Amino acid sequence: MSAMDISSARTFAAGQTARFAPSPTGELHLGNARTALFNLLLARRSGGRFILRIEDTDAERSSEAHTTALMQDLRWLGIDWDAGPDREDDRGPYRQSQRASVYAGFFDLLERAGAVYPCFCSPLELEVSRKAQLAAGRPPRYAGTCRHLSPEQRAKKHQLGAAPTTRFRVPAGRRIEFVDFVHGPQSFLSDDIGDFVVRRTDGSAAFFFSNAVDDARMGITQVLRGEDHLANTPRQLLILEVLGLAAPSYGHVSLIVGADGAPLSKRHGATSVREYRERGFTPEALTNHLFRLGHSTSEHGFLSLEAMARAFDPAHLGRAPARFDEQQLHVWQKEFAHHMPLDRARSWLAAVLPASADASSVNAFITAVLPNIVLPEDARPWVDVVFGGPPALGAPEEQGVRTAGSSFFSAAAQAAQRSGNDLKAIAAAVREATGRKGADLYMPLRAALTGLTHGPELAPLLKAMPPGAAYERLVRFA
RNA sequence: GUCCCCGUCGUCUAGAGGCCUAGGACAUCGCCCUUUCACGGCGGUAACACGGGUUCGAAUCCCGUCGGGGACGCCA
Repeated sequence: MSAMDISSARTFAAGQTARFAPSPTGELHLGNARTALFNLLLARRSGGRFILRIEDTDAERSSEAHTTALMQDLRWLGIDWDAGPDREDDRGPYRQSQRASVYAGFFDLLERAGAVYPCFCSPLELEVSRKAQLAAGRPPRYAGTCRHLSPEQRAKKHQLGAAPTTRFRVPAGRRIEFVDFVHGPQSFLSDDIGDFVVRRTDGSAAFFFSNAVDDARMGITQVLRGEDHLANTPRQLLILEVLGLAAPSYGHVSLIVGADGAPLSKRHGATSVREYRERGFTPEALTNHLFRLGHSTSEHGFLSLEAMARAFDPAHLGRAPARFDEQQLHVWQKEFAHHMPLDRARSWLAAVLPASADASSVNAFITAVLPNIVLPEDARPWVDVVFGGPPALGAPEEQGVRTAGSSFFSAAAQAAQRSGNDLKAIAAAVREATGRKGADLYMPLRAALTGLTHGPELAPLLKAMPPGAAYERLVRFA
């Protein structure tokens, strides 16, 4: 083999293709966001491709608005795709609702192979059958009513106007095995699987079928998805086998649960990416937290998506459900907020920043306040303190100020009149006039200037205030 | 009901029979630093769900119990 052969072979083999395949029936959920992130990282770490496919075969529940929102949320997180609904290539289209012609060919193949049959059972009949089986203590599987219909019987049903679904004929007595790249070797018995629907009465493709066909046709090599799909994987393997399509490598991550171990739901609080965004969490904080949920890494500290891609290891994906702990997310959010570049902080805080203030005092404000806040809301009280009028004092602050006495504040006010909002000059003057130092010196100043006994560093805070603010606030107690 | 997955500090986890008197990170607590808070530094508390095996030796392997979750849809 020549050198050129080797390099071209490597180019061809390099990179796994992963995908995220949401159905646009609601907001981007934290669990799905994590799945999307992991798949992106899976692709990137190997220099491969990441694909977004919209699974909108259920016309009833899917909507264009959700598709748009989904893509926005993904991009907001920094998750972008090499191919997708707005980035088509020859493997597309990337919306299942536009792939009917692709599916038609494979339905033909299934029919010719005798692997499917029309099922005329009504939803009601199926429901009754399921309930009866459950009541009898048996697994609620398709009873096989239409499996052995003769051609004549089928023709008759058709004539009666019944639109059939298409069911996959699950072979008897088979063992279906595969190696899950998260859980290891898996083995299922086909006898435990009932015949399932691959095509609905309206002719649309159902999940097991469309999902498996698309993965194969789009060249997906790794399917990393939620554990809720684990027990369904054998069905997809069966379909792929009849179709003669190569199966991807499957891995199933455990689901994200709430603090109480129950499936994450509304009652646990915010569960969608959008909600966190609206509360002011940054995508960096969210992805860093998600990266470590059900996944372990020896890397500490904040990671960019590029660094995550290098550090991501599917072998370190958890098999046990991971609890979503908002406190941990807060830690990442705080970490990021405290190191945020000024420009970024300006847009992050835009909603709480005063519109009237000039650029330099806004910058001074941000510099002063950023190390003390986690979310934009936390800055709001300080906007009032800095840009509002002289703040009212609470009882303990009032007490501290009174104890310091009026000579303390007349020295302070005079210094402020001379030097402006300069803490150093003010403190020096008071120290000289009263002999106070340390907390005795600074706490009364802090109380008089901010109305509070805690908060961001005083000197920068003072710098952000309008000219004359220090004098105005101090002279009140002189 | 049947099948499947899972159970290590508060949380995320390391752990592939001896390296484990179970490691790390975050949280928490204490001390130091400090004009408050925060940051930072140092130190502490804290876990193998339970019961049986197998083995010289088990968090790791086997069986069972308990607990949680998933699948069994014309949802994905």
